[in-house]
Amino acid sequence: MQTRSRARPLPIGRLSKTTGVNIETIRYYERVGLLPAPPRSAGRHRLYDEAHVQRLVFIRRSRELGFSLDDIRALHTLADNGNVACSDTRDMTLRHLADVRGKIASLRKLERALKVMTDACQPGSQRPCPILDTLNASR
Amino acid sequence: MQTRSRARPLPIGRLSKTTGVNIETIRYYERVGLLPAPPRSAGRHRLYDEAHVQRLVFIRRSRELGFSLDDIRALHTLADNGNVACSDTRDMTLRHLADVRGKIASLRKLERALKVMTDACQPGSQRPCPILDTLNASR
DNA sequence: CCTACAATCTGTAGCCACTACAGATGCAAG
DNA sequence: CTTGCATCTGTAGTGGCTACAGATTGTAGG
Repeated sequence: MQTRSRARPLPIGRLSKTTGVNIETIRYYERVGLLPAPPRSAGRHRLYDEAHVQRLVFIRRSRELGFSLDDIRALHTLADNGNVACSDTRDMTLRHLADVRGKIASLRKLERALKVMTDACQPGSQRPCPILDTLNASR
Repeated sequence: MQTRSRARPLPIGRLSKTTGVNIETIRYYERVGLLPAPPRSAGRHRLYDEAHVQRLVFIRRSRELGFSLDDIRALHTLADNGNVACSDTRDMTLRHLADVRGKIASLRKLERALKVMTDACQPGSQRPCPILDTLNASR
C-alpha cells in the first residue's frame, strides 16, 4: 500500500498545501477539537502524519457539502465506531439535504422578488423608484 | 392623510410589535447607525414616531430580501437624496440578484451531491457506508 | 558555525447580524 | 404607594473562520 517506507511527518504548511486547508483554519480545527492535536517537534512545531491528512480531507469534503462542524464531529464518531448499518449517516445526510432544499426554496423566492423589482425599474422610466417603493411597502 | 391628530410616540416594545423587529435588534440597528437615535423620555426610554416605523419597515423588508446592512445604508442614502433615475438602486439590486443566483447554483450542486450519497446509501445494503466513503475520497 | 530568512508559534481581536443575558432603573395601573 | 412589567446599559456569545503582532524555530547558503 505504501510506496515509501514511512512517510516523514509534515509541518503545518505542508499539510495546508496537501489538503487545501488554510493554516489558520487547521489550528482552529485543533482548538475546537475537530482535528486531533499532533505530536510536536522539539521546538513545538506541529508534525502531522497520513492519518491527519485523511481526517482533514474528510473535514474539507464535509464542509464543501455544507455540513456544520458539529455534524462533522458526529460523522467522525460514527466513522470511528465502524458504523455498521450506516442509518445514522444516512439520516444526518437526509436532514442536511432537506435543509439545503429549504434554503434553495427561500432563495428562489428572493430571486423572484428581486427580479420583479429590477424589471419594474427600467432606467429613466419612472419615479419614484419602484424598488424603493417596494421596500417601503409593509407587505 | 392622517386620521388622528398627531400619533403619540411609541416606546420600543410597541415599535417592536408594530414592525415585527426584535427589541434587541432595534437597539442594535441604532448602535450601528442604521436607525436614527430617537428622542428619549425623562427616564431615558426611547420614544419613536411614524418616521421611525417607516424606516424600520424599510430595513426589515430589505433584510428579508437578503440585503446586507451596508447595502441598506446605501439604499437609505439613495432614498434620502431623492434618487432621480434610480439607476443606482437598480444596479445594487441586480448585483444582489446575481449573488442570490450564484448561491442557488452552488446549493443545487450540493443538493445533487447529497442526493447521490443518500441514494447510494440504502439501509442495510452496503458496507462500508458509501457516505463516509465519499467524504474520505479526496475528490 | 553563522547568518539570513522563511516557517511556525501563541494569543487576541475582528467579521456579520444578531441574540441573550445581568443588574439597574422607569413607568403606569390599581 | 406598591406591584410588576417595560426598558435601560453593557457585555458576551453564536459559527466558522481570518488577520494580525510579536516571539521563536527551522533550514539553506556561505
